[in-house]
Amino acid sequence: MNDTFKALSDPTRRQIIQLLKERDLSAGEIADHFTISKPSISHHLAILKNAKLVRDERQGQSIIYSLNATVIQEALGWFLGMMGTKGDEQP
Amino acid sequence: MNDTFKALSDPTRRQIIQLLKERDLSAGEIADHFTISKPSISHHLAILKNAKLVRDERQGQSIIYSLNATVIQEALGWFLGMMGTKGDEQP
DNA sequence: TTGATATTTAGATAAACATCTAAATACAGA
DNA sequence: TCTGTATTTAGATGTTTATCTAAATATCAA
Repeated sequence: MNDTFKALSDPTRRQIIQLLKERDLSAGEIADHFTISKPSISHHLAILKNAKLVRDERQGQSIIYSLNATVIQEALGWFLGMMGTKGDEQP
Repeated sequence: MNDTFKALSDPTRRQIIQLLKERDLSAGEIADHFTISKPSISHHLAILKNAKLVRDERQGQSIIYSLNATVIQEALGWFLGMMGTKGDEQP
C-alpha cells in the first residue's frame, strides 16, 4: 500500500489518473496533456502501473492505459480507514 | 492539496496519523512509538502540521499533537473525488 | 524489408527528502 | 536562578526522485 501512496504523491501522476477517469488513453495522448517530455510521462506511467493503479494494453502501435478500478476502490477503502477520524468507528 | 499528499506519502507520517486517531499525544509519546530519533519525528510532525493535518498546542513542558478533523475530512473528500472511478458521477 | 510512428530504456544531473548528531530554546520545579 | 526535561533548529550526509537527451525496441504500412 506504500507504493500506492508514493504513486499518488506526485501531481503529474494524480492528473494522469484524473485524465483516465474520463476515458482510456494512449501513452502519447496522455503525454500531450503535459509539457514534460514523453520519457518522463512514460516513467510516471510505469510507477502508476507498478502500483497497479493503471493497466496497459498494447493496441497496434499504441499502448492504451486505463484505470484499474479494483485497485482504485481498494485504495479508496484503505484511505478511508486510515484517515477516518476518531468518532468513525462504530462497534 | 499537494502538501497533503506529500505528507501522506511517508509511512512514518501515516502511522503518526493512525496513532493520533486513538488519542492526542505529546511529541515525546509519539516518538516513543518509533525507533528513529526524536529530531526526525519532530521533522515529520512539522510536515504534518504544515499540511494542516495535525495541530499542536503547548501544555506545560510538552507539546500535544492532535488530528485536525476538518482538514482530514477535506482530504478524505478530495481523495474520494480524485480517485472515484468512472461510473461514480451521478448526474 | 524499409521507413515512419509510438513507446520505453539507459544514463546523467539536479533537487528534494529522511535521517543523524550536536546545539539551541522553552518551560517547570526546587 | 539553576537544573532537568521536552522539543525544535542547524548542519551534514546518503538516498530517492523527477527530469532531460539520446538510443533502443516494437509495430504498422508501403
